[in-house]
Amino acid sequence: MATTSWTDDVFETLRTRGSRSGSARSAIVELLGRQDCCLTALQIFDGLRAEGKAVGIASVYRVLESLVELRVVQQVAVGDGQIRFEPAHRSGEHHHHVVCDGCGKVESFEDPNLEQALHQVEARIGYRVAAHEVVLHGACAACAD
Amino acid sequence: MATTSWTDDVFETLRTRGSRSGSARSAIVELLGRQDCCLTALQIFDGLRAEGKAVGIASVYRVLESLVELRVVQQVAVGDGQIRFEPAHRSGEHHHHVVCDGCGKVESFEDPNLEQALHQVEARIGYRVAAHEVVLHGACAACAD
DNA sequence: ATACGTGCAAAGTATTTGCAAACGG
DNA sequence: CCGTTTGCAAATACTTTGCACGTAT
Repeated sequence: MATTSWTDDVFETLRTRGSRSGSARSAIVELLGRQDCCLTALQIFDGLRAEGKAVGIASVYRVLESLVELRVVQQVAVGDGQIRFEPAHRSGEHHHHVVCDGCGKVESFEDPNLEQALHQVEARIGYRVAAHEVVLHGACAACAD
Repeated sequence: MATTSWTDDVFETLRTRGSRSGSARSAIVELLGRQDCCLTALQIFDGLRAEGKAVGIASVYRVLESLVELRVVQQVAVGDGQIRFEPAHRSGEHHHHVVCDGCGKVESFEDPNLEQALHQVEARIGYRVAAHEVVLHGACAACAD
């Protein structure tokens, strides 16, 4: 299906917008494109270090901020005081998160039925809703006694 | 319906658990009991100051942590990097949050249909789900142009 | 050449921890 | 009295900002 990857989409969007291509941003976009779930800014920073790309932490935050503004990256708050980031795919394709309060693991899930219920809510409250986010908290199979 | 208020419930729970009653915790529980929506730790701190109860910020965090552990207070993350807290009522009574990305306002809403969809999801994923949280992001009536 | 992008370091904000004094039972 | 609770201050964690330099166009 994906004739164009998220990564390519983002580079295209940036080019269209007239942004210059910098090394920090390229590295971050490429790393994010390889992820299937959300990462904290520090995880991204460490991940880049691990592959030898020593970008500054400030650049990580600045790049993420700009990508959020372009709506190609979505912020996720799971309640541990850190903000996480993940690719926002153009299609309605969309997932939510379940957090293990025991080990801190974050996983994702999808549910069309839930999406539908969310859309109904969004239609009736007096907000122009731009995004939504569902977080389940509990114990994963390993942490549940 | 509420023959006992949340505040009383909490004091009762604390007593049962053998906790001593301290001034900081009492003040925090009472303030929370008067709220209808979530507050940050700092908002609670300032609120207490405003009414002349000068508790230490450390106590605010420690008390909130213990109340979360007792499951009488629920944490809410709306994505601005701060953790919010609100009373967790025994009954299934339960609300979710909508955040205005323009002015930062946080409001609450309820939707039985959404709750049902959530329960269905919770039943099918391999987690023992203890809590769930839905956050909508968008522009409120005032901030939407 | 000239902005934009980046990295470093410093500042800012939120939260946690160590410890001694205050206090309830 | 004894141990929990509290407040202060210091420490930590995460994020933002200021500024000078590098670099793509």
